[in-house]
Amino acid sequence: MADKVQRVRGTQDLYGDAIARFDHVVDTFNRVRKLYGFKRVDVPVFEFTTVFARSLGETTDVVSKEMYTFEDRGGESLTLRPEFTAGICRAFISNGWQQFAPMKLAAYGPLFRYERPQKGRYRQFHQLDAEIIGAAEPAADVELIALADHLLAELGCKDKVVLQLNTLGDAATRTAWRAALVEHFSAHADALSPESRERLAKNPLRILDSKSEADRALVADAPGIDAFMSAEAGAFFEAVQKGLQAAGVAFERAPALVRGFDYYRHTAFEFVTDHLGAQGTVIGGGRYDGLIETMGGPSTPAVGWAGGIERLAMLVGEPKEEVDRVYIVFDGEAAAAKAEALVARLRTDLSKAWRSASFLRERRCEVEMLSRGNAKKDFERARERGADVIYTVRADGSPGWDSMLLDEYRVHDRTGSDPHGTGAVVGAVVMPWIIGREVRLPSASYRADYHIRLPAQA
RNA sequence: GCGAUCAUAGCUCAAUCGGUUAGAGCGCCGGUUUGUGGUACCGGAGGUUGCGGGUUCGAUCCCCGUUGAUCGCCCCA
Repeated sequence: MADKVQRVRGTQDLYGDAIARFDHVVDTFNRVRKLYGFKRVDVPVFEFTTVFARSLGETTDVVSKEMYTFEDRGGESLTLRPEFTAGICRAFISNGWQQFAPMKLAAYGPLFRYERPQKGRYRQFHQLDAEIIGAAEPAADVELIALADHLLAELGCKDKVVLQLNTLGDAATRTAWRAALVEHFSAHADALSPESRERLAKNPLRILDSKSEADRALVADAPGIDAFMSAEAGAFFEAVQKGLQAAGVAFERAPALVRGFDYYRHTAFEFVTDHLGAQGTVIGGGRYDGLIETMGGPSTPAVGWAGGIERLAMLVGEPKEEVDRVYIVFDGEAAAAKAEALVARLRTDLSKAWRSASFLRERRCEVEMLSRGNAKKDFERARERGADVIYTVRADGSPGWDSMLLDEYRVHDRTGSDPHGTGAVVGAVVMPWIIGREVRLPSASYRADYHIRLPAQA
């Protein structure tokens, strides 16, 4: 078994379209979080086990059976991070970051949970993470949620997702409500589904969003949180809702929404979708005012959320490619050196053009050379790989690359007068930048604004 | 941790009721034709049918086990 050449269960090898979508999500996150002033933070992939065990709650599933925990050679118990918040809070405490509070932080990277894999669920998965640490006011919750909402809008998947919002009240509210729920469900324990009987002991709030038919009726007349809500907690939640309305963030109240980790207080929210099978939550988070103090730090209020990159990537579909591809095909040894020189020249010219021409910034251009020896095959390959323009370099006998003959093919240009349609020769070019002529940069659209003047050779 | 379905070439899939040498497309390699066409032709390599055991004259096919994948429960992003 040890010599099996195979992936560990629940991990992924990302390539091509899959990684393109992944990157698109991360790039969009980075772009949007800057708009809100969230600074990047990066924390270790593993921590002392206690960092997660104490913060998440000993009885949560993640801690009790899903952590990748191991002993290092020094005998320390370490754990691969199953979430971001605990590690970031630990960093906050370790480095005395309270001097910078309030902090708006953004992170992303791999997380690890030993779970049975299924659609949108992996053992090594990736999250985006946003936290506001050291801000007690409801405006922080609003800003944080607005960031998530904005991200989803930029990713173009807002129509597939709804924001569910709830409050868990402050510590006193939550404790009283929880006690009432335990009392209510205990009285009807025999009518409860087996899963919910489990939950009664471990996490009674969870019974509220049970999918079991048997539990529905009991859940329906379970006590609601509002009866236990303290005046402060009620006002806080009210302010959050008002703020979201003002910010134009649509949401719906979800009284049964309860988050998995013990540290949540007040605001709890999830962006959910029905496009992902059993994994409905795309972004989830809430306020965790007591956590940092519990972990041994200064009393510090905080809110945060995490979003599953894989799940978001599955929602966004194909990111449109803004790539122009130039392929250089050549025939024979004599043309090889010329082709090399042409590739190098095009790449440097393009990188200069990129810096100065702002209208090009949104696009990319790739220049590649094909040299498999069979010009015919190379030509076909270039087309298959999505070439927009193909130059063939002719071996004309002259030694200098600055006098080489090129045939230019524009793969997508159907409007040309060429009788053969696209893919045929559009024009033979003799090092146009030498004589100062304008050369069109390859572009799928061929608008005039993509014409640039390549600098003459020095 | 529990349940269901599945596993055949690099990829996507065939293979009759359990029956002869397990096929096709794509991809890969080589070649032909054309200084180059949105789609040509010829040939080649590539298989322990996931793995192990059983039933049978004979197993890709039936049974058991195992590993993995997918989907669901649980939980979560």
